[in-house]
Amino acid sequence: MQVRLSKRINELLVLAVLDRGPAHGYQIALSVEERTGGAFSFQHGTLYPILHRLEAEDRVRGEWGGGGRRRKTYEITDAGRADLAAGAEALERQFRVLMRLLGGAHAA
Amino acid sequence: MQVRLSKRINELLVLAVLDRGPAHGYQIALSVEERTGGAFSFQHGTLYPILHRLEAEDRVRGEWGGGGRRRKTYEITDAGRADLAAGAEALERQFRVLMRLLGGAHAA
DNA sequence: TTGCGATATGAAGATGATCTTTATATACTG
DNA sequence: CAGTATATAAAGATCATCTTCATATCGCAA
Repeated sequence: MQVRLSKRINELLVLAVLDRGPAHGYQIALSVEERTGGAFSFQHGTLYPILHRLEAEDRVRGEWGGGGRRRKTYEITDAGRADLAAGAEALERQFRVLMRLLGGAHAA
Repeated sequence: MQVRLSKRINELLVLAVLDRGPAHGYQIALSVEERTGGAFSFQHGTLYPILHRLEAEDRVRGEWGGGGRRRKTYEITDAGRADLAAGAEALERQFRVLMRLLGGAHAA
């Protein structure tokens, strides 16, 4: 399936949350779970590597926040926003194709 | 993401093809690629294990076909059809939730 | 004031799905 | 008869995700 769909979806979920405003990892995980009614969620062993990958590729920018507690706040970059827009559109197209095949089964 | 989305999608693609009529592995692969315009495809190292799993779980039934050429023809079972219907619906729901979050980014 | 649960991040190891490669064998075409 | 397409499958490699372990702060309750 060429692009590893789940990986791509996970990246887009993170970018979409950050598109509404900066957040740190733990908040992102809670936000995704909340806003999808539990349909999507992250284990922390999944989330942090994604965040690091996005940061290494300049799709998000991370900064260690002040305050006693060790926390890193992430912000989406312009490149990240572009990727989110393109990715969401591509994903929607791909899913329409998929649902046509799956749904077509009982329609035809 | 609890259920391994790609795995689930791959299974449903196979079941959807077989819901239109019996076919053997190679045909299924070609059919999926054709009917999705290349958006989804199977390497044979991916497809055959899926077929074996579906067969082991009685969601498809396989039969070694006559004729010189060694080929196995698969047919969807009632359980497979039920799984396809339920799976397609669940997947569509999940994707609506996903697209609301992703698309909502530029709508809100 | 001590212990517990929630917040917060990350590395290491295990699991498992997918991909690549290799192996086998037949059918068809030139 | 050689080469290519059809056809299946096992074995090994790769990689994403999950689980577990490790660390550390904060707030609350006993």
